[in-house]
Amino acid sequence: MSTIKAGEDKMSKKQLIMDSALDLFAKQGFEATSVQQITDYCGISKGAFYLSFKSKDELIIALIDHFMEAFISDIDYIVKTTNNEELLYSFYYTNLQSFHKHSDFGKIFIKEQTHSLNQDLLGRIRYYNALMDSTILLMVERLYGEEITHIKYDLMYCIKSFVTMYSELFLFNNVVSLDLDLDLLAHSLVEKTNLLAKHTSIPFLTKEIIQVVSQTTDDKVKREQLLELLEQNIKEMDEPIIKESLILLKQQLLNPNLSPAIVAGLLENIQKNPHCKWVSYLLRHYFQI
Amino acid sequence: MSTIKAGEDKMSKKQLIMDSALDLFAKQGFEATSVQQITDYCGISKGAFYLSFKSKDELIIALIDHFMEAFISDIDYIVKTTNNEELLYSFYYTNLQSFHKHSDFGKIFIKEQTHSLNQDLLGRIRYYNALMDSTILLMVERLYGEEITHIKYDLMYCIKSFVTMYSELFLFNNVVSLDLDLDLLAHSLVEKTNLLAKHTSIPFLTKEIIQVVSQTTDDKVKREQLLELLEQNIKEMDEPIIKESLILLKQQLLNPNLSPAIVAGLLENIQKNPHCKWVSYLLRHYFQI
DNA sequence: TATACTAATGACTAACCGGTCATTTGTCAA
DNA sequence: TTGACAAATGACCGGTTAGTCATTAGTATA
Repeated sequence: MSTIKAGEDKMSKKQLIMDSALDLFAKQGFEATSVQQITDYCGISKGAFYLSFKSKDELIIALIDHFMEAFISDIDYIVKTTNNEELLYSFYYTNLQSFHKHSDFGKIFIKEQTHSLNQDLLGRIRYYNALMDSTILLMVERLYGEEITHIKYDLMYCIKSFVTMYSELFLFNNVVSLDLDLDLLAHSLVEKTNLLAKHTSIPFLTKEIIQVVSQTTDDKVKREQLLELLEQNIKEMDEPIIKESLILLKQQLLNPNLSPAIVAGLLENIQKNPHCKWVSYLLRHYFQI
Repeated sequence: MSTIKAGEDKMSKKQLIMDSALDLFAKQGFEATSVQQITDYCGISKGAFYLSFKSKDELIIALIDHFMEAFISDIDYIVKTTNNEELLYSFYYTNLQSFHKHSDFGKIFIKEQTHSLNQDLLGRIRYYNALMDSTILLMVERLYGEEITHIKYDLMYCIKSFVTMYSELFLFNNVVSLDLDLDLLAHSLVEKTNLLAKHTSIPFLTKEIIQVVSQTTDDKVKREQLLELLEQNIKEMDEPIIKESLILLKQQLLNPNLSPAIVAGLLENIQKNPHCKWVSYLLRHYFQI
């Protein structure tokens, strides 16, 4: 089957380009890295690059999507499934671990956050940030309940600050040389967060301010988009159990008749597969779980 | 005096360029702004630009120096002169106020922090960051004394995080539209900081990590450089009292025979003048006050 | 007015950029 | 071996950049 093989080749070439670009963007920044540099780096021609990506912008958006989808669905899954005693620690540890493991991407994401001029890309970054915000907010509400309602936005922002700033610490200063103890760091951030949650009395951030910042990109996941994504995942999936789970979830989307427990179980099944994390996250949101 | 007038003209032209560049860099970023754009913006020719600055890089370094010198000497003065009850509030309020007032510069500084490739510029930014770190550390030690020694680096980093993240909030999202209450924000950050200082028990940051990060740019201010800077300030100063204070301080540098109280008073005199803040800061450090 | 000198100009250079496309190379089935 | 088709190439295009420099404009003195 030449078409499939061609498809595979193209896929791996796309991956090759993305890997090289990740390296170079992290070192030099997106704008400072030329397409020529990328193609030299992975030993292909400039023309070949444009067979895989329509533009340089499409490449970085693909990178952002690739990592943020995995990142956010992981964190969201943790927030929604971990018991309260371990939740905060798991949240911090996973976050720090992700940034540490994918430090090249972390550098790119943080850099483009403040620097990018590309409106498409900026919108995408804001979108993922907003998703992360709402996940953290959900966690805060679960952890501390009603009595911290008046300071929940400040708490959310402090949590975000902690993750961002301590990540920057080891992203932009090769603290990698010192072996850093992420377990200890997570514990110390848990302590700080609990302190702030229990004793803070002066709120600053209001719903209004957060709304201005988050821009409320009202993005109800459209059923059609979800179906399309499911279809694609089904096509590319080899493992039979996960494939069947995906098919059943697709049917549930078209004609809801499965019990909540079954749907939850099917989502559990697919969550484990790296290629299904994102669709799992979107389905959780669609089914309001 | 044609030479002096020429000098003045050049100065004001330099200032004109810096003002225009500040605007454009904040909006578009340093690399995305061309020299042509800057010169068009302030109605001069491209050649004229290179009469004032040797390169585009020299321009942004001049901007960073200009603002960071004022910024750091202000904060350092506050930390060294304010009584403990008001200190933390003053620190936060002044910091936030500075970022708010000079939001254009704030944007540039934060952007270049993570993005810049220019090694000179990056070194300069790290240098000012290290100065700020040591000032915050001094404040922490003054405020909370010996008993927080084990967590002082974490506390310093949290304070820095608070300032940075809450400043970014109103720098990059035009929260200016909502009238933001910096007094309230400062109070809320004071509360958070005190909470962390009094109850944190798990340290993460160690002296070693901070040293790696700060790169310990061992920058004993050289007496000759200080004399040169003093000389320059004396030449440009009009106000007689400040001018005399500068002259006396210069003599003290060459031949120390004034009492500490007199030196302190002279430093008070010059601190008030915007053009002497930096030399005042450097002298305080040189005299170990 | 003539002279001398500095300030200011903008056309120009050399380099680099993202993106295109006519051409070549490689790989199949017939 | 041939023919057909897709994959890959890199010279090339139009555009932008930082920085230069021969030339001109402006001004103060003699």
